[in-house]
Amino acid sequence: MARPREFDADTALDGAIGVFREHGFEGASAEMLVGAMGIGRQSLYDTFGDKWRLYRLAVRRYGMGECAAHFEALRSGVRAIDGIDAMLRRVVETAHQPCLGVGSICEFGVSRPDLAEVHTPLAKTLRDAIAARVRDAQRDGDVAANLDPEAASEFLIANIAGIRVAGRGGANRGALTGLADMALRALR
Amino acid sequence: MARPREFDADTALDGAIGVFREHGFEGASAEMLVGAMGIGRQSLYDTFGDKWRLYRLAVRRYGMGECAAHFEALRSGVRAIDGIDAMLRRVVETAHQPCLGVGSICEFGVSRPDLAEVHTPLAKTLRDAIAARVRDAQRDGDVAANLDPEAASEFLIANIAGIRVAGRGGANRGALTGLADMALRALR
DNA sequence: TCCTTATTTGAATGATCATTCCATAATTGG
DNA sequence: CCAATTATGGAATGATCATTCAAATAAGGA
Repeated sequence: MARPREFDADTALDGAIGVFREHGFEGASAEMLVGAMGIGRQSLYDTFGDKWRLYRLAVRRYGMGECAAHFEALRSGVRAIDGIDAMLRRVVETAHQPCLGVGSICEFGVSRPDLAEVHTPLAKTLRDAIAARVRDAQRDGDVAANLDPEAASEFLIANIAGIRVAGRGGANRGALTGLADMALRALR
Repeated sequence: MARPREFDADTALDGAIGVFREHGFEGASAEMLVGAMGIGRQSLYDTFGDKWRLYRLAVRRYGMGECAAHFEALRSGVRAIDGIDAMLRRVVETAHQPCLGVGSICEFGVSRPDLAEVHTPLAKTLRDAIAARVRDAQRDGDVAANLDPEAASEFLIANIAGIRVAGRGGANRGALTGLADMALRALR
């Protein structure tokens, strides 16, 4: 029939993610995006619409990837507490890179409904998954039984954000490890 | 000799702070700034130089105000732990407003030396003040003696950032209070 | 070969950007 | 009143912005 698509849309999206997490939405220019995505300018607009739509798609893809990584870490340990620990350790190890989730929350808050539509379901699935693992850890006796698993989950997510802000602010690995240690300590 | 200045530079700066904390540096236009600062465009450039210099001045003033508020809260309680508690409660109560400190870290990280020059001393004085109060609380027996006060201080600052990111993301008062409770719990 | 679609690039569009020039008015002290 | 300084706002500057148009090339299947 016709010429097939050459580039992979998700690969191009990964390039956009790299630009947006470093410079935010307002700080990213179409030129930067085209350069990092490895496609022509017109292909960008044909495939992804405008810059704002591209941003939302980037945030969604980034968020799904982050959630998948969190889930895998949560499942990794034999005991649930080890999975929670592994999740925080992974955050520490990647905290030198800016987080697009935290960045988009800081840049826009909940002021854009079509962006909140991207955030909300991701946040909910992550919160539920962590809460479930906290419950497992409570059954194992590794987390205090009197803790509300939902509150503990929100606390862990807030600490993930805190670790990432600290990393973005230049904190070294040791300091970030200390933050993860303290967060786990609150669960005991 | 000549006509005295009519507007107060710090008052005008407060207007700029309001714009920058809501929209960030890149998202703030000169028009928005002029409107919020209540001065003419030319006065803005005469008094504060360019937009980037104005931003750094705004971050510095905001940071000094926040530090002062933290210090006052820290001193407020009879026992040191009550001061730490009060500090976190104040953060919870103000977390519906975006934080310019967190915002500027997320937007620029440590990539701009002249912005880092603003952040670094503020972060250090805050960290030292909180660490000192943690030591007091350890003497009172309200904080575990085996904790490193510096690490505990960094943990509290990271949790302040986490609470503010959560608030920016739409979390309600109850959820934010839960975060503060959990953070304090880690000190026991 | 022809048709269709994909892709790229140059050029143009119109908006908005930060910033400066300039003319004017206002307010002080001498 | 004069001189000096501050403030304001319109107009212009030149850059950059996101986005679109248009033309050219490329790559498949029929």
